[in-house]
Amino acid sequence: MTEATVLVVDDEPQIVRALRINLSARGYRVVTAHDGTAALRAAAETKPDVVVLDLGLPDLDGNEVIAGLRGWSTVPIIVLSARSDSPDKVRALDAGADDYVTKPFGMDELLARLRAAVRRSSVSGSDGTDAVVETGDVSIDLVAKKVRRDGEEVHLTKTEWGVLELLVRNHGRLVSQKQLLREVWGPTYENESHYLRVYLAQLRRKLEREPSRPRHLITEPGMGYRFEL
Amino acid sequence: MTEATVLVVDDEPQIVRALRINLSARGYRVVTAHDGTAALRAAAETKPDVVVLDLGLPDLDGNEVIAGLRGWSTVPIIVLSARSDSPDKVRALDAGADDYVTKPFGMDELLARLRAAVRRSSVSGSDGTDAVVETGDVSIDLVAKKVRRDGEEVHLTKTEWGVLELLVRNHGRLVSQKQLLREVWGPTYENESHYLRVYLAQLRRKLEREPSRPRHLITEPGMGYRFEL
DNA sequence: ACTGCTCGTCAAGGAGTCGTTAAGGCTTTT
DNA sequence: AAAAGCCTTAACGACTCCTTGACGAGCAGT
Repeated sequence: MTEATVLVVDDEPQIVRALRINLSARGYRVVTAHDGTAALRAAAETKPDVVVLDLGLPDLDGNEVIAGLRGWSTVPIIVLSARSDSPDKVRALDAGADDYVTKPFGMDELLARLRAAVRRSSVSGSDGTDAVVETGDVSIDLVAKKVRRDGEEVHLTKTEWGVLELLVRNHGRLVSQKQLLREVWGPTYENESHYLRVYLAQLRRKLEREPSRPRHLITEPGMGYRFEL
Repeated sequence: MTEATVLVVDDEPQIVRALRINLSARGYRVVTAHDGTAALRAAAETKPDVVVLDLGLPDLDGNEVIAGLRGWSTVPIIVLSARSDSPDKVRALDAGADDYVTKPFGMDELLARLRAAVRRSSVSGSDGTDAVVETGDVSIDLVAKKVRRDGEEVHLTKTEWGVLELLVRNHGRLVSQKQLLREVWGPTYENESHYLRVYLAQLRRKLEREPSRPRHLITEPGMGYRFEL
């Protein structure tokens, strides 16, 4: 991240001025707007990395501005407000705001929250979970809940599928016995590790070429199991 | 997102209880920890979607817990604290926290901030690859529980992994023998320092280029061990 | 140089965990 | 009502890994 752009939306000039000074001193590029419509326009034009938004705007309600932004952008929004009421905070946060700071605020705190917001959004991520997982000889469709081995469809029972699904959704990762038992059988079965042995054996018999020397459904003794592609 | 998991870290039972009740009533899965070390372990095991963390913990400073989590995870962290000082907030947020709520807090507000945090992370969230600790020749994936040396996967046993994990989570810092024994083997093994010699030797044989002249798994005579990057 | 301590290394035994199979009994389907 | 399918449970052999003891090296103090 080179230089983050902050869009400041407030109708009180002295607040805008204070923020502009402090933010540019910290190396942020600062864009300002005095009302809601101008804010939405400015956001579309400048694509800010974070928005600081006062709720008390002359033309639009603050939550409308949030909704207007959220319609097309996931930019972090930090709400400023004179009102510290809980209902107000809840509404703003549920409308899509990321943080809520009550006026009067400490500049240090606002800057820290700003840093936190920018840091978060700069961690980009693509969706890692694919609908269908392939391993060369086995294919698992997580949505249709169908499993094929060498092209032929394999029938799995509910429990078998529960185990396999959890392992495949975490393929490559180790899944602890406790987690498997908790998620598939329920919290009261956390110690019934015997079930896992039975069901892993069944899954291996159905999916592995050599069930006695599994390539996908791997046991990590004492810890859990993992699905390898 | 089907059912979000929340890790609640607080040493005050009534707060943990209140949160557990309110959160599970809203359909969250709730996992709790009453101190920092338990929190770090629980986070590794259950991979929560969001962490609610009290700063006043008995064993570790809250910011250390944040740092310990941020070493390998990008899970949203909401900090709870009795102190409303600005410096405290700034420190926590800069350490990697995502939000800061002052006690006493309104449950509505906390829930709203929680929703905001989960919403955010489910958008930018899991990119499939985990945070990995790298040293040039060794790479350690703390989530998948996988270790590679020069690209080749190395198999570790449960106990070997327990020792390595604790050292890597505190990389750069000295970990005392007692702490290692307590966390990996249990409180009654605090004086069985022999185990450490055996297991450190095994780990070095598996991970170090020259096991007799280790570069990562360093012995601090009379005190403990340290993992150097 | 000798003694006492801590650390590193190796190997063997034994405890605990895992894989496998099959049968009983419950639920659901036909 | 019968049949099929599935979960649970038990038993046993096989295997992995934890534990344990013995021995040598390095180091500090006497």
